[in-house]
Amino acid sequence: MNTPRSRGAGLPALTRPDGTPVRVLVVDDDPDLAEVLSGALRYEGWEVRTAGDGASAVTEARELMPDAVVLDVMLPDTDGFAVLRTLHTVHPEVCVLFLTARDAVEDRIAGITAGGDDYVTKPFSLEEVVARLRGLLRRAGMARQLDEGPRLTVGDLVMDEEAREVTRGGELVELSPTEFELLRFLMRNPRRVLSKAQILDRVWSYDFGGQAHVVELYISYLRKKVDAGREPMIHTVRGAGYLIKPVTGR
Amino acid sequence: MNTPRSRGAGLPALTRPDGTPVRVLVVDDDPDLAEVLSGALRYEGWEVRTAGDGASAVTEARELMPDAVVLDVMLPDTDGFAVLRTLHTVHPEVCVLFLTARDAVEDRIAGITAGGDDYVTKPFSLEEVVARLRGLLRRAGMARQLDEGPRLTVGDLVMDEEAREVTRGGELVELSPTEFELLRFLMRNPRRVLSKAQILDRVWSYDFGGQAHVVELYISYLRKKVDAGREPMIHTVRGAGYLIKPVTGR
DNA sequence: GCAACTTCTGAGCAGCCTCTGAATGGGCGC
DNA sequence: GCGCCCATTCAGAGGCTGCTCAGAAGTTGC
Repeated sequence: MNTPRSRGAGLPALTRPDGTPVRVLVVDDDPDLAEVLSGALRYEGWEVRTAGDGASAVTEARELMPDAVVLDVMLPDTDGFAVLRTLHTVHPEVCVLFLTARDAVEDRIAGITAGGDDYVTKPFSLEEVVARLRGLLRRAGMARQLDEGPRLTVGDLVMDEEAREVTRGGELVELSPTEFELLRFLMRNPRRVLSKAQILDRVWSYDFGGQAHVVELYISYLRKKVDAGREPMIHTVRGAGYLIKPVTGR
Repeated sequence: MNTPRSRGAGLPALTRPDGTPVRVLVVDDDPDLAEVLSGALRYEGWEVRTAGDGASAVTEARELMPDAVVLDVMLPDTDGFAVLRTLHTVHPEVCVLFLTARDAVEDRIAGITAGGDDYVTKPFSLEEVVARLRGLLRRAGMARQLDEGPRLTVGDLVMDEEAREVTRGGELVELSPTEFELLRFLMRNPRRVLSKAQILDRVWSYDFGGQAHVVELYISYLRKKVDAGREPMIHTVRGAGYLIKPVTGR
């Protein structure tokens, strides 16, 4: 057991082809945000370092040789695109996930992402960042995970993350974006109670100021679509949270 | 027998990978609370130090290199989040359990717990703090305990802490939150008499002003659900307290 | 610029959980 | 065997949690 930190979630960790943990560099000038992000990525079992500006990002990248970089477009010294160019000359294999404000230059981003990279607009949810990063790494051939791929299965409930498609017992279940992310989080942690606070932290954007009440509401939406008329898979644990498990499961 | 203090509980201690005791730093400006907490953690067989403010917390952490930190969000000099960031830069592997007032939760805790970290709202029970801390350490790869994981077993009674599920002889036993915590405390100390005062101190919140009578009441609830119609596992020791043991036991 | 959808707030309701008080039962010392 | 005290159980009040509905505001796509 030489992994620095075993994975919290139920699924096996996504690791590099040689079995060592995925290495990620987080570049953002907001230390709080960088902290939260690196926490979430470490929780995935990945090795994480952070940088607060473009210059130290390049330095760190040279040393760490990361598999992926989470890169804020707006940096105090340069912009993310310049950093990207430098990174690619140093280490052409690296994947990049851009963080950008919603109304920022979408077209330039679009041009960049043609090369296999991806982006997420602020404010984002951690679930989204992690999922995108997993997608990038998987596509980059980093898919030495023990589970079979971009498909999540709990009982007869199946989620295809890439196609954003969910079926239960073969029947298509149509979900809104938030419903989808909530279900993904539940399905990535089957048979484990998740508190409303945990769900809120993970599925809702980090700047969401609302109450845990929304979680109850969305659980109720999910139940109507996922459990509708069937044996329920989503269970309430009073005073603790929610969990999902296969119907046959015990 | 070179452990600094022999363990109170019946289970083998959760130790570090090299066999030395887990090291925990407790940071709270209320000395009484810090004392109670560190007592409970020492009872687990862990090495504990305390700090009363952010500055000394950082100093202590540098010296002790703790595996986990129990950290009050409200500190006299800074808030816990600033301390967290400093801690993580000094010692990225450290787990943090936040202590926070109930109504302060929503605003700023959000996001922080996204990683491996967790929090507990005041007023809490010691059993809850210890359980959360054990969960954190286990997930952080500190799981060099002799028992197999997040499953507690006494005879045919099995408790899955992650799923918050209890079965007896394979049959599901549904418990309320307090019942669950009481049973967990009993099961973590099998074949050992626990006094009502001990139980009260451990399972109920530290600000509970009520009488020991509630313990009797909840034992009676538990018996109805756990022992119902079966050979009893929960026993009364008149004048001393209660204990749980396997039916075949002895 | 309109329509459909999505997200979130607030309020009401139902059921559960917790604790108090009191009555009953049972063990142990004397 | 008697009485006392400890333990058990019942019944019920009150508070709290979680679920649902309805509607407002914002967003997206056409």
